[in-house]
Amino acid sequence: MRKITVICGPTAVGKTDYTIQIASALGGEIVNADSMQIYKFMNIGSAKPTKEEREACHHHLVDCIDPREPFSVGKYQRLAKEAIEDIFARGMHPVVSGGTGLYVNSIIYDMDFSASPRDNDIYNSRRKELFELAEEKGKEYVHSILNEIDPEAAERIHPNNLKKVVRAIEIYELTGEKNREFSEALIPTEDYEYTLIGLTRNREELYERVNKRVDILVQQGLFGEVQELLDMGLSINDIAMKGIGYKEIIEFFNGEYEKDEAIDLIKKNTRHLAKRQWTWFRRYEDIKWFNISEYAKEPDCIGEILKWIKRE
RNA sequence: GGCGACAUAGCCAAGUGGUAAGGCAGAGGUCUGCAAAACCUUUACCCCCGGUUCAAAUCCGGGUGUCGCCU
Repeated sequence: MRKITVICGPTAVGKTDYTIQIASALGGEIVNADSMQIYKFMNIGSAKPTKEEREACHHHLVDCIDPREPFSVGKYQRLAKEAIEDIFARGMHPVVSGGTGLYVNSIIYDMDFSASPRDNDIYNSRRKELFELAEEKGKEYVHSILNEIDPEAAERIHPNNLKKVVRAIEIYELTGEKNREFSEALIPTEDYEYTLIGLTRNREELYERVNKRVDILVQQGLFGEVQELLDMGLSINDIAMKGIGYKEIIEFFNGEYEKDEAIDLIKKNTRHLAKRQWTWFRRYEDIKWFNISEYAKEPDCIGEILKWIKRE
């Protein structure tokens, strides 16, 4: 049976380091499941693995998408599955690692994005129209449109969640299908078997690590990196630039607040992110958690994780 | 020492007689084509004591504390 290992956990928990050690011990290669590290040029802010780290163990899907190009979960899923097949083909063990829950879902569950509308002109203009409509007549109004065509989806999606409301309308208008409730039908993929590992730490400790890491990113030149990205023509409107550490600095450049305030905001937003990631990963019933804070030494924890992966 | 102002949640803060807005932080949650996104839920013996009143965070007196000014 083909097996993969999936390692997830909140930001700054130490995934990069642990994953490399685990993958190395298993004769594995790493497939990234982090929505920001996948982009090119965003090296500091996304806390990408260093060159040395990437040499220590082969990483797939890191530093490979131009942030100026549109990207999506659908594309991610295709690329990740290709990478996993490629690793299997060479007789290695795929180790998926990252903090983006939706991306992890796309790997472990049988999620089909192919039926969804693709980017095209009609689609984009309709989307723009719906957002403008919300601007003029309010979010409630757009929600009422959804309520006409797909009452079930309307009931499930909060009117303030414009992005989701628009998406549901699009799906109906372009495919004639209703927006299904997917969460009730998350079926594990049959492409391979997976072992789900959750890495965590005590909350206080994680928050300290977050704060410390943000200071380090700033020292490494995060502000300069953001400036370079802006010089490349990226703006706050690009999704990649809405990443934590990027949007706050852009706002600082725009004079919205002081440098220290921007840094504190980055810390705060990163803590919020970690919290949301916990919430997401806690839902996995088949996840095996390892609390790094409970181990005296790193090798102890890694030993336990390897024992678990190899259990039979 | 005297005079004055203020005292509401972890923080900021509205409320000046009818049973405590809001924001931030914190906590919990949602999630199928932008996900580091987008969104939802939730948190109060109103500094203390006494008084007036059917009713007080709101009015009165006294305490305590903070700040400002004066000597």
